[in-house]
Amino acid sequence: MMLQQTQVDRVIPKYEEWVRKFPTFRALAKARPADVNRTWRPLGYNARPRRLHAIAREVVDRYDGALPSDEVTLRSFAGIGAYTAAAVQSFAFGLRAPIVDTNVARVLFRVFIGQSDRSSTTLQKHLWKVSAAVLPRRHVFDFNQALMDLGALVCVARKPQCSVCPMSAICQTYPPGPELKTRTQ
DNA sequence: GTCCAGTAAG
DNA sequence: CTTACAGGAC
Repeated sequence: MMLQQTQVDRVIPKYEEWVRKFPTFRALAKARPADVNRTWRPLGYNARPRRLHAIAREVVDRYDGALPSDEVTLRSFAGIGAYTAAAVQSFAFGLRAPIVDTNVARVLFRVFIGQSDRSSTTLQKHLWKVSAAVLPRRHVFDFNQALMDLGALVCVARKPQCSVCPMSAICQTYPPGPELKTRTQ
């Protein structure tokens, strides 16, 4: 939840501090709201600590302190949407769940689509299908992580590094136009 | 001003 | 469908 719309580099130190202070759902459930909100600062989007606190309490009250892994239950928590539910399934539980975050959406769009409006609801739905279609049977954790890393490190928003990208040969956006001033052609 | 491991509400 | 939400980096 810290990673929702927040850069990884900014999350890591706060995440370390957070899990040191609230190592379990029970510990977080017991904490005072003021303490929870203060510990979150200055990550922003302050509905997130409030919702995470509520999730911890519900996990303790209704699920014996263990987060369920099924999508329906995960999505039933306020603050867990399509991406976070899939990320928890894939990264926390090792389940075969496709993911679409800002990185994956950009990579799949550029590689397989290339044109049309990137923000339309129809396209977003389609990208989830593409993500599911390219997902291998095994090594799902590594595959999803690699897809995100490709978007975060190579196929970045502003200056994609196409010269080192393994997808350039089949990429629908390659070669990139001048609007994507590539760093290395 | 845009973008960032989104989500809920209008 | 669009917008609010935090805050920091480029």
